[in-house]
Amino acid sequence: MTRRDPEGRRQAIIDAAGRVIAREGVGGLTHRKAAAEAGVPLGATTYYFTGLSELITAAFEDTAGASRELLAALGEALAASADPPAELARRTRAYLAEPERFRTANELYLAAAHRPELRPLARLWTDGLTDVLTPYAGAARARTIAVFLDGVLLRTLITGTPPDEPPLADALTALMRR
Amino acid sequence: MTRRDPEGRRQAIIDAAGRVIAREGVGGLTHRKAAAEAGVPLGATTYYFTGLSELITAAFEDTAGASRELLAALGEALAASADPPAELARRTRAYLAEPERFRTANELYLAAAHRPELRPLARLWTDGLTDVLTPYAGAARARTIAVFLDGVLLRTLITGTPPDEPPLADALTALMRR
DNA sequence: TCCGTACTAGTACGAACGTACAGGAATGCC
DNA sequence: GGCATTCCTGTACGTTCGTACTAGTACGGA
Repeated sequence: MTRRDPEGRRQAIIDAAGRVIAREGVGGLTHRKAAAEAGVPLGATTYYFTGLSELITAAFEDTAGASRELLAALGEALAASADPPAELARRTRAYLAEPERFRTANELYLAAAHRPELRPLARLWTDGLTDVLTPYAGAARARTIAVFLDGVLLRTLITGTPPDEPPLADALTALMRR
Repeated sequence: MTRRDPEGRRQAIIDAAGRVIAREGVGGLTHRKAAAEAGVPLGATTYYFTGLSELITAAFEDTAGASRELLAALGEALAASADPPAELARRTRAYLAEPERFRTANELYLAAAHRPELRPLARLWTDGLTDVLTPYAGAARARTIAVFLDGVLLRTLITGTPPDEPPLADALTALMRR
């Protein structure tokens, strides 16, 4: 690690930014905090990222990979399940019950409300989720369910408590029924 | 207005804070911006509000009154309507189509995700909406619909576009059916 | 081996911030 | 009229921030 490793350094800064965002929110991210968290001098963060919003965008892009995997796993699980709404409810709850693991992605998604430059990235999640749900509910209802899950996310962030599974399954069943 | 009017001055600062929040978000609110917007010296904002979070809380409390009126109007409209889900969809869309009018309340509601001290105030809206919906959907489904409407709000803030009414009415009808 | 390029690190600057405070002005009470 | 209280205002302090910049260091191709 003593060798020069620009790529690894850049990634280390992005990872550090993600941890800071998880801890203090997007608004709490600064060049200095990211640098301290990554264990690099302040100059390094401004060298690799022209402005702060570029670092935020990079952190968001970094979560997109994890989101894609999550959606792929969800798609497979739904296909294999005899009761897709219940399976979706189960996985949604599991997702939201691990705040520390997905907090970065959630914070960034929420931040898109204030930062138009993050909107295209937010759409990646939004549209991906809709696509996964379409086979089970049709395109229109799939969009609706994705909106509903946005609400579940927001409510979880506001109350600090993940949703109960039964009402979740009930709602998803109602929305998936054609 | 040349007379001394502490009460009015305090209220003027709160109103100014609301406008700043609507324009730049809760994170963009500072003592100085609120003072400039209200046309009072910086010292005035620190005289009436010990800390910044106290000013934010006051601004949020100020929107609670408007929210109560909105919920009361919604309750009456639903009671008088032959098609409550459609009526709810219509009013939800109308609400979200006026971003400048409700932006302050929405920003503050969203900010509760990061500021635990705002959570009790957020619950006022959440619980009030659930109560209004309970007669038409039962307690459990009313909670679910309130969560769904949170999602509609978040999605509107992220995309910058209010929802279409037909899919909204479709979703609400499905969720209200017992 | 040399040299241009890419990287590193520390520092500096101006701006904005929260907050405190000291002193002046108006008000209400006796 | 005198006085305590409340209200008002301007300024100052210390902190943190984004960003820029300079000088130095490792690397990789000629």
